Amino acid sequence: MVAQLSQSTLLAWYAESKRDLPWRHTTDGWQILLSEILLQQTQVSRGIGYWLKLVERFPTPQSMAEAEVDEVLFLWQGAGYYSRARRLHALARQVCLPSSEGGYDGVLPTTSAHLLQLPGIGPYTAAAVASIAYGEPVACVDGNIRRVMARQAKSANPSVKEVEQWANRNLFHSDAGDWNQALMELGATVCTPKQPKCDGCPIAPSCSGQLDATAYPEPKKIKRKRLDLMCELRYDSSGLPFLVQRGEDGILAGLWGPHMEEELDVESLIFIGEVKHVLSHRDIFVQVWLGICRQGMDPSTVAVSALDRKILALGDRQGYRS
DNA sequence: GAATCGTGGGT
DNA sequence: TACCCAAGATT
Repeated sequence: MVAQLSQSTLLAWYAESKRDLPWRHTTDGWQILLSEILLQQTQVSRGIGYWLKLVERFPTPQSMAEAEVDEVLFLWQGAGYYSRARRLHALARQVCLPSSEGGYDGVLPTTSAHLLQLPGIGPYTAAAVASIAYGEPVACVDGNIRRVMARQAKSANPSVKEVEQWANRNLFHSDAGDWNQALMELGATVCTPKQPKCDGCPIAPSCSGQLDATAYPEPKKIKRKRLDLMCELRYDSSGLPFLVQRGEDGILAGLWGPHMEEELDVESLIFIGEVKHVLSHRDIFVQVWLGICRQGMDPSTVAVSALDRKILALGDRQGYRS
């Protein structure tokens, strides 16, 4: 028989051991929301630099609402999952509408129920922001907490509902923000997917799964599909590449890059190599064909994806440019 | 429930 | 053409 999860032990551990992250120095709801959007499926270590840039340029919802979405994408380039940036911009614009038009007069709503209605805000982010920034006693569920729960309860494949029930049952109501962060911090630094540090875990006494912790939760295997594309990399006489902006749907939406599609007429083009790029569920192979154009543009002035950076680097590296 | 949507670091 | 993973949202 295992003990009941000790809230005080975990909270004390968190107070002592939490990482010094920049967004932990603010109580501003908008800035905390920025961090939570950035951290969706993104490791903390990679989110920090983006957060610092975003907060400096967009310290308030108004500052982002007044900007173009392209500028948000520009600061977001390299962070991935670019729909986050476009929805964040839409969120800022909606928040800044007058309340008579369904907005919030420029002030972020403070309840999870209202936050949930905004673009790009799902169950996790609504609960995280509401609890951390506004103290609402609501449990959030992320991958860390799911893993902690799976091990505590020795459950191989807990459903979202089961994790939510566990999180709500164990919620520390009088400081839900710290409680939620403590669980996530534990999952990120102690109850890790591989080589968990059970010896130093503050809630090991209530854990049913520590003898074979890595068996919980059961890893889900992803099979990536292969996608073959052709790209025409055209340079003008001054060495600038021709770039187009992708549409609102599909891969790398809203970002700029050389024209690319599955089939291309390569008449008068020269094959210079293949670029591989891996997305979460797709292996992309791009044949790159060289050509000329009348007027290119400077890639450093627009949002360019990592895939397109590889393609542009291939052109540069092979000395075809300029 | 399952598929879609990025990226780079760790192993 | 290595594989796993990360403070998820949307359809």
